[in-house]
Amino acid sequence: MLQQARTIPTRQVPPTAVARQAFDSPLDMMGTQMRFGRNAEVYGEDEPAEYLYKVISGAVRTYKVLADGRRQIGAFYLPGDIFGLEAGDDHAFSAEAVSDSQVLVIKRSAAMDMAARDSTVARQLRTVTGRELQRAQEHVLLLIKSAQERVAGFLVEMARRAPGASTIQLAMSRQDIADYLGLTIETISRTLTQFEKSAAIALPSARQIEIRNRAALTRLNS
Amino acid sequence: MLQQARTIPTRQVPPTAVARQAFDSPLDMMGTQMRFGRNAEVYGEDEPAEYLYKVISGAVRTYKVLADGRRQIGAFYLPGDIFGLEAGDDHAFSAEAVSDSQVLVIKRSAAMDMAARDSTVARQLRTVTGRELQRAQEHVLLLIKSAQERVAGFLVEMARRAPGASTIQLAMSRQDIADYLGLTIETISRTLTQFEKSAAIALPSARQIEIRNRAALTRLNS
DNA sequence: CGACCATTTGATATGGATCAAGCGATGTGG
DNA sequence: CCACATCGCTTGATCCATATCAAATGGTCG
Repeated sequence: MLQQARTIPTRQVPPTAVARQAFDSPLDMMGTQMRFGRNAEVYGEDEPAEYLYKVISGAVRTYKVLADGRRQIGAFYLPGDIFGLEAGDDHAFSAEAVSDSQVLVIKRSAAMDMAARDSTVARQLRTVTGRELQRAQEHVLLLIKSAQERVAGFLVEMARRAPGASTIQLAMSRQDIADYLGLTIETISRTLTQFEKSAAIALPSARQIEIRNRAALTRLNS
Repeated sequence: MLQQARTIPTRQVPPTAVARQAFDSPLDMMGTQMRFGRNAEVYGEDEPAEYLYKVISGAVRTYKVLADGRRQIGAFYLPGDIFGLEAGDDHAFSAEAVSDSQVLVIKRSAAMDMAARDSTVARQLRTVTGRELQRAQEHVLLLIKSAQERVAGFLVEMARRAPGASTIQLAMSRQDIADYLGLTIETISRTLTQFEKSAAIALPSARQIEIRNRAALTRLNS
């Protein structure tokens, strides 16, 4: 499952129509918008964490590849999410665009400077790290569960994070989901068809999932 | 009485000095020392996170119990470790003493106030949260691996965190380890005997594990 | 239309769970 | 000081959920 050759990210001067709703913090004013093609690398593991990133459109995954080639996805970031803020000086994971994405790139040092002066920004950065921690802890809880529970949990999480619509638009492949949940694509696929047969979801197409019985999914997600 | 078994005269220090070495931060001056008996609750999930805690002696586990009774241990905290610092206002996990433990209890609001005035303390608190995040991320990576790899990873982690000695003194039971690694006690036990047979470790007693071939364990921990 | 890739579906294998029993250390009451 | 209960751990036999191997199907783009 080799990644396709990395495309060179094209730096763009802030274009005309920017997703205005994404600019909701003083931090955002310091960012430069960049475009990353599908599977393009945003940063690599062990690179110095010089920037933070905010997804404007598209989706980004962070991941690690273990010695034997297994890939573990740490998280998916959707529009509005901030990522790349690390505990140490270097990135612990690599980051790639799941699909074509617009990303706001903010210099870390500048963000830190601003945080030192503006306690609102400082609080925001703490909140981001805190959410990241919560996310990782919930991920741990997911990974000890059965395949059904993991997939149900994933769907519920995606439904919660996606804009209101009852049909989830998945940016990521079955392989991405499998690598996030510690399962195989076959198990993901089988579990989804099973949910479909039990009428908990509908699958108009592979990347569209309609939640028909959220209670059933939440119950599974014990 | 646990530690009484092994006596290394040159390394022995009076109890007062042992306690003192844990007081290495301005934060510690604000703490009150408390004793928790084996299995005593330090705090419960969903309680307001009014305090932070620092282990002086003994060991503490944080955990969640899922709806169906499964217990997931989030982390073990050993002497010197700080825990109970949460992202939100409430504790996400419960905390219990694994064995009789001395714990320094520090008022959260006081710690925050001090952080606002002393940037060293602020940095220290950020570092603690950051380490917590790293730990959770590593925990995720552990949970997708095979039983052998998880157990090996656990042993290597414990060896790293424990004071120099080549023999690890485990404060926790097989059930604790199982609930940390998402395995059963039987699998923990079988895997340890397997490691013993392959001469990677020695098991003088159930709670003492001597690492005989760290390279072999690290290799497993791919 | 044809090639390619992602996804689904089917058949079989296997690692770890479960069920069950034995064992050794520790503590307790007689 | 011994007999016995208890508890944590180990070991054995069997089962089952998910992985693995394999092939068919479907969707997308030249």
